[in-house]
Amino acid sequence: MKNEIKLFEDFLVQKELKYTSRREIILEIFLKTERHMSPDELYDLVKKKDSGIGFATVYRTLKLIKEAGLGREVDFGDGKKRFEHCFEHKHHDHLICIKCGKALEVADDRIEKLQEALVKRHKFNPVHHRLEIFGYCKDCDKKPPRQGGGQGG
Amino acid sequence: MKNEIKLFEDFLVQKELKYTSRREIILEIFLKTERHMSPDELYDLVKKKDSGIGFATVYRTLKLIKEAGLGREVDFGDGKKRFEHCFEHKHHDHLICIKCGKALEVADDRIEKLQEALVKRHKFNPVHHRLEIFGYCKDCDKKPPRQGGGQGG
DNA sequence: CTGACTGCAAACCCTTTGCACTAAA
DNA sequence: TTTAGTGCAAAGGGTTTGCAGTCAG
Repeated sequence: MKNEIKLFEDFLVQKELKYTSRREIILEIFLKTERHMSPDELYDLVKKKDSGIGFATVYRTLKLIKEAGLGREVDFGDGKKRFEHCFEHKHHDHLICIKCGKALEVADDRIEKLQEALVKRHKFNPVHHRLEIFGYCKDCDKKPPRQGGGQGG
Repeated sequence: MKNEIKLFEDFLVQKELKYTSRREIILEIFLKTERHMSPDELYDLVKKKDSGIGFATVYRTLKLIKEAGLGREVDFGDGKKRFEHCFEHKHHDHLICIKCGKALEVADDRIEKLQEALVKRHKFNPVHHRLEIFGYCKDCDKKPPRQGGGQGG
């Protein structure tokens, strides 16, 4: 993790920005938390270490972290931004439980390969992609909510 | 399309709701427009037919359309809701151009199959999923913006 | 008639921004 | 000292909701 922190510092220096203690706290907590966090969740965690930090700083720092390539934005369809760090994580897809909200990270090389072929067929130049599968995780699947037998697809 | 309109009417009747002319106008325009529309785009189109329709009605009707299974929500990461209709459309993925914003619909059975296997391996019970690939479409790829050679991964 | 539908505008939620003060370099 | 960083609160942008009038059944 030291590595990532150094990387962030270099990133800031290069952009003639400053490496402050608040940015460090936010980055550290962001990196060490293995969860897909919304800004307010990160804010709550960060407040425990430095109660003076404001919401705006969390947002602004998250933006910098993203620019530095240490985090990426994910979207779980709940109307908020969510972020995951790229520290010790390669590209992966998500299985998102619509009951408990947890997101499992999964990877499948064969799917990636087929995606590459797919974009090639369409002469599309990909920059990034995301695959998200929504449903019930194995814990929640034991008792899925049933109302009218609703069936999606 | 007549079929879908009938389906919507039945859906409303079954829920003891009313089939109104405004709902009909909104549904018709939604179905006949082959684009991924945000509520405000649909609102603009709908206003041309019935200038008295309000924003709220568009939102509320879109929600009903979704419930009726005639539309689904998609997310192109631009901070707004977007909808596509399910009329004469099977499941598909999206290639979204980050320059011009157009979304190409694509389908690949082998990817779908691998996804099924993937969730099975994780004992995950899928309800729906989405695959979105962001990048440059073949028209925009001729002159992609280059700044610092940014590389996502 | 009854109860759902509607437009309007205000409320909401999350995110961003302007300002005056603070802290890196 | 110089310039960026910061908290606060207000502003923004998109979406939802409460209300009183309207309309379908």
